Amino acid sequence: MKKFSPDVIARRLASLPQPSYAEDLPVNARRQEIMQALEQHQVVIICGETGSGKTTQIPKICLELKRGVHGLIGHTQPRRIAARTVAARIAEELKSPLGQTVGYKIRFTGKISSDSYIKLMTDGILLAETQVDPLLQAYDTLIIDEAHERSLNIDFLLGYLNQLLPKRPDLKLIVTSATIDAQRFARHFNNAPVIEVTGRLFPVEIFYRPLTADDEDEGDLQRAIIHAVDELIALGPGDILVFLPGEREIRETAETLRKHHFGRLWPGRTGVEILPLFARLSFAEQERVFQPGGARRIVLATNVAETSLTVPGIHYVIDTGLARINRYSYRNKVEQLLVEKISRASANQRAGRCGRVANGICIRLYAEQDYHGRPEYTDPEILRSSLAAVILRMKSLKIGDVESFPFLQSPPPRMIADGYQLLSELGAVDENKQLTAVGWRLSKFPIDPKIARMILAAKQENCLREILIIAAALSLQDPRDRPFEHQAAADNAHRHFTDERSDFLSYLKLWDYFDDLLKHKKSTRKLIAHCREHFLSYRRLREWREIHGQLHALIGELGLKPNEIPASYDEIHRSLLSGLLGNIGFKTEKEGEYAGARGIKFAIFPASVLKKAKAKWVVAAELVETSKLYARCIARIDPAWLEKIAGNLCKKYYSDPHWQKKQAQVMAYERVTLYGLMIVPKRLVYYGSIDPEESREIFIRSALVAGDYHTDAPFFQHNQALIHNIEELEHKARRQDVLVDEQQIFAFYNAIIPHKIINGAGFEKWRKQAEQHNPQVLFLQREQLMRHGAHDITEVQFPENLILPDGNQLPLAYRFEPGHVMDGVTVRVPLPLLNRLDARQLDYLVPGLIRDKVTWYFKTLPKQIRRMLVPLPQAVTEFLERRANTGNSLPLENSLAQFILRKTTQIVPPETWSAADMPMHLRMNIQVADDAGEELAMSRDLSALQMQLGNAAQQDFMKHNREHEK
DNA sequence: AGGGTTTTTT
Repeated sequence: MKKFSPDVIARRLASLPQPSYAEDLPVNARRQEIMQALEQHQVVIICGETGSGKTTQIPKICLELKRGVHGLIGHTQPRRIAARTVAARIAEELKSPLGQTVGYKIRFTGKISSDSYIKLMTDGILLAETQVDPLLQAYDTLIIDEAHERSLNIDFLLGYLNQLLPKRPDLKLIVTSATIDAQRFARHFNNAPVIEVTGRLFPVEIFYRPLTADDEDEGDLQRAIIHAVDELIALGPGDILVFLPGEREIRETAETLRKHHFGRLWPGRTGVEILPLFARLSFAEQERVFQPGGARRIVLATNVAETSLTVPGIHYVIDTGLARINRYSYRNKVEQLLVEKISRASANQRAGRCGRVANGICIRLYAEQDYHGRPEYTDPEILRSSLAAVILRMKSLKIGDVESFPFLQSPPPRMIADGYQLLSELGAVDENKQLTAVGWRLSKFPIDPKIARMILAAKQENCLREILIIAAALSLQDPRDRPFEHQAAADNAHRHFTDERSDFLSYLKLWDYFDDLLKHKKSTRKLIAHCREHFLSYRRLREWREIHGQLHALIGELGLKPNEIPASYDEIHRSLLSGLLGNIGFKTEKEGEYAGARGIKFAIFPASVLKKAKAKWVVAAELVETSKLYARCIARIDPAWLEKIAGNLCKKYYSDPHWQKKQAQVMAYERVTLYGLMIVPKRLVYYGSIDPEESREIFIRSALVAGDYHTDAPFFQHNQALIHNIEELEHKARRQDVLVDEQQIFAFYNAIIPHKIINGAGFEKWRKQAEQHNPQVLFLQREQLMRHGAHDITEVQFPENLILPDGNQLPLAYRFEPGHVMDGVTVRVPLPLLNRLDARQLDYLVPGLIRDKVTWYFKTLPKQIRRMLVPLPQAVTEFLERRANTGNSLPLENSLAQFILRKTTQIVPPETWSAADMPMHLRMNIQVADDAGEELAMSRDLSALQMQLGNAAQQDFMKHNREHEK
């Protein structure tokens, strides 16, 4: 921004307006003092109650000091309407058409010329101008009005100006404030002088009428209001303003009052008019408050009437002492809108509302003690807000750290940290808290960064047209009206715009509807009437289009164009999610409850189309805690979208890493969560890239050590055969200490195979190279695998085959696994040969096991016989030797009985030994197989098998013979 | 089965 050139300054000086003053305004009594202070100080604080005339007179005083020549006198107001009306008033007092000497600028509109000296604007506009004019060179004087309201904009501006003033010694600053919190502002600006201006308020008498302490419920409040109204009506005529926390209380009170009989107390009048007043009310309904009729009026208002709107002609105030206050909970990342006790400053402001026309009376529905126990001031907005937007703006203005920024009151570090966290989740700042490319672009948008983020995402998803409409809608109050006398009718009218999947899409339908209305409109009057009939706010619809137009222009500057092909549901909602990831929810078991980010639980707002839909996954435009934590403006989403959109915000957990032979890779199950919500429960993934070290170990253990691997590599066949061979020995010997443990085999491979090998493919590649140098590099040696020699395990002791008397050989299998059906020795016999088996031969098992078997027989003898055989091992040897020498065609038990009789003269009764008591592995297991090698039956009882399968065996045997004959 | 204040922005 360029300063004025010398000739322009000269011209401005020459035509400087000469203000005149209405001397009855209190502020003008202090004119000289103010002028003197302004000449001597860079900053002056002026405080005075409403009615002092400071807002309109101070700019004129500045003109008299020849301010406004080198730059404009910038004068800010918290609200747009105020900026415009104040501009009009000052213009009138200076006898200049609006836009000439005095101009104004608010969002979307303004009226100002190069000849203007005074510029009224909202504080938001001045703040926005810092982006293009960081030194605010356009101004030589600034008036920050209503600073006591302590909005986010005001606090930010005052911090910014604190930094700016040393760089602009020529700039004068006036801060005005209503209440006596002036000292805080003075301290903030290096002990600037404070000039107090008396207000022109009439005295207000305060009565305290606390609710009865034993029963502080809703009904009690209603009763108290009625009593207060009765009390005031009895005092004399005059309108009453009742401050209530919200719309619901207003409605209840309105009903209570309508049912109440005022007539007796107040005869001869036309009655009582009850007027609700809150910001969401339609324009027409609000208008009623400003057009007094004949009846006595009771206005039931929220906080709008405390600062934003001045209800005329109020003589009495009833103050419930309550308000809904917006607070951001950084812990849950949601806004709270809970009913709180108002501060003393707020209570005084409310009381002051009845001292504007005459002496007033204010009844407080709480105790005086309660009043004195309350905090002096309402917490400024900056201590109650999410700081993401503030931080983003500060970063884009490059004005240093948030932590050291000269705020009037600095937000606590955890709130600042939370702001950074949200920005980081939006991708606006990096790990060094510096703005990213995305952050820079977000800062260009005059909307919430979350909403701006959707617009950036919409470019990728090709749905800018739709998202611009939705983003604009989310940046203002819902254009749909729902007056409480006509709720059902309004809902009915709005049903026309619903989409059963998503509340966001209603905005698109409503947009098209209004667009159509505009195209076919006959007159604005008719259009407004049509909107009212259909429960739509014409003003908000227009505002919507204005914001949309602004966003549209902005994306044009960024070189983006809206899509011409309509976007899909998925594209639109994926874009929305980019800004709203923290607002996702998953339906819980509990009726109507959703689990949200970071363990929060929320309910769907009743007006949503998804209220009853039981959608599994949803996203909400906002989460606000009122009577419950409610999600408003909801859509169904597909959780499969989330992972890609959330990127690094997702947390991944792995379980059960395992070898997969077919792919020759280690795989694991992946679980993905976002803010603690499980978005992918169980997914099979390649584990090699996730934990290469563990994967390598699993590969070696499973594929190479355990042999679960498919390869024709000679080393593998060799090593497997070797291990198998030694395992066989263990089965035969019925002991497990022959093969070295797996850890040693693992250690062997681990030492040879390079670190980077983590799967089959990598291994084979390496192996082929390694084997060129040494073909046997991976060969295990027998000695490496055996813990001891196992010399007693010979072919004679544990033969591979059972040789039948006719020369047939039947394979034997050994197993050491007590309890297993095949524990011990198993002979495998083809069905045709089953009848050839002789129990007497099977009794003797194999040489390596017969000693154990005979020992068992001896040990289970009755005591008096057993005693005579001691020492048993010697007796066993003797029996086995004798049998080997003589041969024996008797069954084993008979042979034993004979041996015992001879040796001890004792007769062993036939029932002494029961096969059922014998350890299984001491009886030969017989497995019968059919032609195809499939098992037909298995048992240790030969006679039972032969009984069961004997006939079949016989036939099979005959058939075989016949076939041989052919 | 059930409802929320207010304001502002290149």
